Amino acid sequence: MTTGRASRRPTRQQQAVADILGQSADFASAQALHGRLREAGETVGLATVYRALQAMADAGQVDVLRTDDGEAVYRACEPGHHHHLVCRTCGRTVEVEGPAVETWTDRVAAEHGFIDVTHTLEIFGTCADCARGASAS
Amino acid sequence: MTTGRASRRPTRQQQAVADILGQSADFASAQALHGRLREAGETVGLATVYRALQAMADAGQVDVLRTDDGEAVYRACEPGHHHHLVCRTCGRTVEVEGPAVETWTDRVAAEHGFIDVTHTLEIFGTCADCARGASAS
DNA sequence: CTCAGAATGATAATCGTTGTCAACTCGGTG
DNA sequence: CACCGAGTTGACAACGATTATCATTCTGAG
Repeated sequence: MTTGRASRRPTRQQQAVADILGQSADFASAQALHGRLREAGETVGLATVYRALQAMADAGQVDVLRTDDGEAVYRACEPGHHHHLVCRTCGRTVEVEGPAVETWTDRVAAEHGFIDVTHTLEIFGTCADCARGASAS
Repeated sequence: MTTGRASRRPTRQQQAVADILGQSADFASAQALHGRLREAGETVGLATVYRALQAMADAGQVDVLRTDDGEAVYRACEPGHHHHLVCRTCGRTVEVEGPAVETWTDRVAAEHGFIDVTHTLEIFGTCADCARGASAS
């Protein structure tokens, strides 16, 4: 059978989006990424940025989460399941793993008769630098 | 001393929103709640529903979370910190507690020097009823 | 080189949510 | 009880993020 690759035909624009994502260590919104691409001289339409991000999200190549005000933010992440520890001041992001959490969610879900279980877990806080230098000029 | 009550002046509309929330066992969007109020014969403006929900959310009287497509959904919940196990088919919601998870997130955050930590955790799955009857035409 | 189909991009459309502002209500006062 | 000031309401406009549309362009294969 055909390989599982649901990837679209490779194009310069998709490559550009993937590159910009790879350069950023933190989560960024689709519009922010689009803006950065324009600054970098890349000519990519906003709609294309959205499509590329969706495609990569579907393929599991990027993580997506929603800010409190409902905006979607994206980030290129290590493959595999993990969670994020995000500084709410500077946006710094740390990927964390928690086998215990995975086990716990599965067990709780099973206890209630749920199957085909997934979960989302994000941790927000203030990182050491921001806590210390919050008053920095 | 002035109580911490940031609550607004009590009105019929706010009561109506609180009531409708109390009757629903599952998460519902602001617009869905507004629709239900109209069906119930209550005359409440959509903007007022949003304001009432925000006020209750600020007061910690309701839980808010975002669906995958960014829509905010609300539910009247037990006070205190807890998480949700939601059936992605029928929407049934179970409140769950996980002291172990709380501990884990705090520890992980501390290890990375983060302070003032909060977290969000939601579990999605298919409940027993939906799993069984999923093949229904 | 040429073709078919997929991808792009500018724009319009959609949807949820928030802001605006005149009219209204509440609760207390004289 | 009538009145008052401030907080609320509600209809509608405004807004921002995302998605759909559709003619044009590009990719890879033959």
